[in-house]
Amino acid sequence: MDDTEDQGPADDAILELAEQPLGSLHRPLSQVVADAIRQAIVGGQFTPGMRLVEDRLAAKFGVSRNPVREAVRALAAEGLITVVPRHGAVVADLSAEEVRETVEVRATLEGMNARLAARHCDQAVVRRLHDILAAGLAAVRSAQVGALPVLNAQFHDTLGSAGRNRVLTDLLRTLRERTGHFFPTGGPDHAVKTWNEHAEILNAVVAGDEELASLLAQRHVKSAEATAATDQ
Amino acid sequence: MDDTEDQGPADDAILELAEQPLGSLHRPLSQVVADAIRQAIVGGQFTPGMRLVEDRLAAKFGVSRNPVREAVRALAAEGLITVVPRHGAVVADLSAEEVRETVEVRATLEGMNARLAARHCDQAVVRRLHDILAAGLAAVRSAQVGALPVLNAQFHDTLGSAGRNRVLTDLLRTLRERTGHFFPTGGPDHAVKTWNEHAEILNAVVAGDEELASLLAQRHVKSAEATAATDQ
DNA sequence: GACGCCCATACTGTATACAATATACGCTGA
DNA sequence: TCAGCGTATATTGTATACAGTATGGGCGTC
Repeated sequence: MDDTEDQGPADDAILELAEQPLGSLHRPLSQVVADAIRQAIVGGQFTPGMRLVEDRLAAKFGVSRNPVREAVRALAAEGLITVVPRHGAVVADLSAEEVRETVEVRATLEGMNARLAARHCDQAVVRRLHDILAAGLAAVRSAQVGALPVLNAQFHDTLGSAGRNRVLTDLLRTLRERTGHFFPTGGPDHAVKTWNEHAEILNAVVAGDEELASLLAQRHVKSAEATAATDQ
Repeated sequence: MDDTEDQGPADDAILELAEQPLGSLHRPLSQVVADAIRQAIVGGQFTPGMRLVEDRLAAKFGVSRNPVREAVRALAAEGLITVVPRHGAVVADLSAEEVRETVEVRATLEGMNARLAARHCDQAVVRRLHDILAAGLAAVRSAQVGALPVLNAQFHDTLGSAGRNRVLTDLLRTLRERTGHFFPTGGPDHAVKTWNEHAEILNAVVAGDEELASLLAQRHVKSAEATAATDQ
């Protein structure tokens, strides 16, 4: 009976190790490099328009050009980098119009996702969302602005998973990354607004109110854009 | 006066040649290969689950593995191919659930696009849509099923450009490709339904009725899925 | 001094070579 | 006969080398 499920503690540890396949943790260099570049872009170290020369990146990361090339191409597919044939790659520098279009699509999809989240309302996820929300509101009150970007990302990621549509989740993640580093992190008043909106969205989701959740999520995206635009 | 604009016919021809930059037409091998593989997949020559071995593709296209690798990775980013590290690439073989999720997203975005098209209603584009629609309806009546897939793609592409949101247009194109080859091209009755729906959508767009256009476009996507599902 | 040409340089595109890893087959021993 | 092991083979991952193409600066000419 417990032959398959529950064995001795020692065996358990071994099994646990085996069930987390080590192989899947060994990511190819191209992915490691891609993550590093992605972090550098969203973290603001690589600024829009900056050239990405394969040789230099390869030297910087201590790898050959090939993994770097693959990483650059992958990030280009995500929209974080622009590659011009025979000229090279630069960190994507979107025009105001392109940012607007991206935000427009993102707003629609965030709305859709909130609607799905309200429909498939899951207790465990809701609990996690409440925790993140509480942490966010606490950080806002104590003016711990440093923790806010991480909490914000966590809230949106978790809400994304609540919609139970992986295609949508993936799309939203890349769309968020594409425009994220164009908006400077707003001031404290902006943070208050953001987290109040988060609270309202979560309320609507918990209440199972699809229409309201969708509407609030859409507005949330658009208001963030408007705030950032006026801030600049 | 006519030094810059209108010169003799011979010079005109030269200018015309120069203004269509030849350089931008010279696509890298990786893109050419990617197009070839894409065509093979959507055309049904490469079937879902089929392995894509770099060496063989390289030999088949008469290039080295490098461009093939890039092409495969690019198509993986589009969702047409699945790459498992150290195992290789296969033509994407989506589960019923994944197809459903993709179609769900696509329906929402097609709805959004139709809404935008109704808003930005452009005479020239509307004329082209009418032309394509007429050709489609004619093909349906004369049972020229061979021409329908092309006309269908044209209709959706043109409608996509009518929305004037390139981010959305690009997303929709890849989403269409992702699921397209999973649905067998339906019978004549299905074609009649499809093109009647096209007509209704176009009517709503021309009338500037955003709500109706959006609703009809969403239903169009979902009904196509349902038909294909029952056909199978 | 300004224009155009040519060459040096830098970088990307493509090919080839080698290393690391997965898969399949056959072999041995019970 | 079959399980387990080990090797052979196939394939991907990474590195290096060379070719093709853009870019900028120096030089000569007018």
